[in-house]
Order: sequence, then structure tokens, then C-alpha cells
Amino acid sequence: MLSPAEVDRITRRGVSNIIVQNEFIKLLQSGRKLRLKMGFDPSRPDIHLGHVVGLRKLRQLQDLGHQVVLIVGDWTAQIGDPSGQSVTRPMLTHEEVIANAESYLRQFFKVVDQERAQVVWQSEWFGKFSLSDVIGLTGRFTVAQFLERDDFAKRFSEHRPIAITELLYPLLQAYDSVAIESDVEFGGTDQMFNLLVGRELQGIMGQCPQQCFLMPILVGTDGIQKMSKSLNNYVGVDESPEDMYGKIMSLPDRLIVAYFEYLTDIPAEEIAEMSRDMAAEAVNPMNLKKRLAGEITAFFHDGPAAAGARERFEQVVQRRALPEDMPVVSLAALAVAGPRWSNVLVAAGLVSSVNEGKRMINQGAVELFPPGSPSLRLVEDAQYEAPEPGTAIKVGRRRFASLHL
RNA sequence: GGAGGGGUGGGUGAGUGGUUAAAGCCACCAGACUGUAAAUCUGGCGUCCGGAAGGACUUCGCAGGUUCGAAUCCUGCCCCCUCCA
Repeated sequence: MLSPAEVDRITRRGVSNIIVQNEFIKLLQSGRKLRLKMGFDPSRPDIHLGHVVGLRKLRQLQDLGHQVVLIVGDWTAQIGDPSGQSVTRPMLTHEEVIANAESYLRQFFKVVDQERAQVVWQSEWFGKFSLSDVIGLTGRFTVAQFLERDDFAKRFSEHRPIAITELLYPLLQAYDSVAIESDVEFGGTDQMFNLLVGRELQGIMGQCPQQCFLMPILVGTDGIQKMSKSLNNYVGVDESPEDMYGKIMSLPDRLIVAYFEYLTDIPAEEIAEMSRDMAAEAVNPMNLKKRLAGEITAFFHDGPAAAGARERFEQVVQRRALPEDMPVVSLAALAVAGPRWSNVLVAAGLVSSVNEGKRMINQGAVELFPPGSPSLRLVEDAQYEAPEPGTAIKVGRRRFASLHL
């Protein structure tokens, strides 16, 4: 039996909703080893902090002895999750799916315990599906039921397209629950409909309906939209310590508490205290954010890496100094790139086109650091003259190169 | 089967013969400020040549055509959406 405090930690922290809450608690207290379903779309192989919220929950339950079943959605990936007006995706080849799955799993197991996880592929059951199986599946539901779903309802009323395959998506995902006999399925709140169809289908097919664990949507680094790769407001679990730390530092202050809550193990009381301190302006939120960035970076890398990332952040970003490690570029290569500085910046990989180089120079974003002498700002796209070896170039805030022979 | 609408730069979306490398907004980049927070201000945002002024090239679904000149007109093709049945 878990203590009430433990149950609370499992069912409340970083959780948006559980359907059905008390059934789930009963299940949790039953002592049975639960099968925890998690699906993954192999057309999107990268994991970011938004996904981590749910993965952490899986991990907590694994630590209580439960079993994770990860489903590689090699069939549903072909349909595309009907969130928004996503155009039907091109079919992935088998090789692409395998490669994506490998990449995903490597990231997945940074949070989830591999020992208590099982990986299955949808094709294990859908590969054998016949048309009559599909018809049998569709026969269980009505259009009206599916139009209940927010996204469909909205698009329908706005006369925007809904592909028929999109209606199939929840069905296939639901059948996954039947195939693996899941006890609990995990997903974001935007997945509620899909998870509920699974629950319903299990009931129809004589299984015990799964519980649905809905995770809150994590707001991305822009502070406005849901974290997602396509919006480029994400922090990937595969990123370098420096990038991870830096991206977290760019979060708006108002997200600090939620990130602590969803993505760290810092005790709730302590988070509440931070929240109070910030409200009372008793702390500089930046310091809390540094702690947050440190915690998360250390989790995905390690303590020393996080400390290093912090040092680099303080040096490069806060003090505007040069980093220790800069890409090295050979002066010989630059000399032939000429004739002007803008050409050289392209050759050094600091800008993507001559025009961009000119813009940077015109805007005063290019600075030279000759060894032992004061830095100077390039204000005109003049004739390139090779600086002395050891000179560093900075373009904007965080693009650097060190020039050597 | 019938009727209608539409495909423009990363997104949205104006533009229906030259003043359009293509408004506005968003995103993004740089500068100032600063805590890579918030807020604000300024500039930039196709490529290449030129110190600059300026020039050249490529871009508005695809292929042709008309014209001194086309994102805009014509022809064919491809694709998408809605409504009625």
C-alpha cells in the first residue's frame, strides 16, 4: 500500500487529469503489476521536454514495479495525428521507421527504465489485419461520436477538411490498447479523445477498460505555445549541455514554477516557497532559473556537464566574453575566400550568405578580438586583411570562430 | 453528376499588366537596454557583383503563349477545398 502522500505525488504532480481517478488509485493499490501504455509516432523521432513530463510519470510508476509497454506506431504514423491541419504525411519507408525508432528509443530510455519496458510494433497485429477486421472496428463507432472530438468538431464547423484516414487514427490507436491489454494509457490532454476511444473499445471487446492518464501541455520557450519542434520553441533531450542550459535560461519567468513541478523532483514545499519568494520579489527569478536549468541539464547529462554549462552561460552570455572552445578556422582558407569581409565570414561558416554577412557588419554585429589587443568592431564591409593568428571573431551574441594558420 | 472557391516568400495574407524582390502581421536575425526574463525602442529579413550609388540573376503550383513588359491576361496540365445531389 502506498501512503496518501505517495498516491498524491503520483496522481497530482505534473498530471492534468486521470480518467477515472479513483479507479486508478484502486488499481494502484491493488498490488497488481500494471501495464502502462505509451505510443510513439515514428515520423517524429525526437523527444523534447514536453514529452518528458509524461515519461517521468512512467518512470515513477516503473519505480513502483509496473511495466511500460511502448508501442511503435508504424501504422498510425502513415496517417498522421490529426491535430491541426497537418497535411497527410508522406509514407515513411521501412528503413526510415527503423532508424527513427532507434533514435527515439535511445532518447526514451534516458528517462524510462529499460529493464521494465517492453517495445512492441503495431505491425505485430495490424500486419495481419484484413479488410473485414477494419470494417469490424469501424462498425463499433459512429460519425457523431467522432465529431465530438474538439479538433474534428472545430474543423467540421469551419468547413475545413477532415480526411477519412484521420478518423481511422483514433480507432487504430484504440485497438492498440486491446492488443496489448493495457491498464493505463498516457498522453497529453490533447490526446484525451484518442485515449478514451481505447478505453471504450476495450470495454466493447470484453477487456477491463484502461485508465487514461492525461499530462499537462508544456508551454515552450516562447512562453506562449505548446512546446513543439516545428515551432522551434523546444528543448530536446539530445541537446548539448550548453544549449539545454541556455534554452532553459531563455524561458519567461512565469514558467519557472511549472517547469520545476513537471520536470524535476524538487519537493513540492520547496517549489511553493520559490513561488512565494518570487511573488514577494524576495529572490531574483534568474537565480531560480539557473537552478532549474542546472537540474534539468544534470539529469540528461551529469553534474559536471551542468556546472560547465552554467559557467559557459555566465561567461558567454552574461559577461559577453569569448568561450573557451571555439571552432577553429584556418587563415589560409579565408585568404582565398576574399576579397571582402563578407566573403570571409561565409567561408568561416559564421553567416550563411554574403548578404547576411554584409547585414551583420552594417549592423555592428561583427567584432574582432586580436590576441593581446583591444577588440574592434567591423563597421564596414571593407577589403579583407588577414588578422594575426589567434584572433577570434564574434558574430552576434553567440557565433564564434578562432583563426589560426 | 452539378455549382463554386483556391494554390503567392518560414507561417498568415494583400496584390489582378509596369511605381512589385512582391503591403501588413507573426516568426526570425542584429543593435540599444538587460537577468539570453518581461516590457520597450531602432534596423534588417532571396542570391550574387559593387566601397557606394547602382546593377545582374532567381522567386508568386507546373508547362507553354500574348506583350516592349506578367504574380497579374490566354491555353493546357497538376493539386487542394466547400456546397448541392
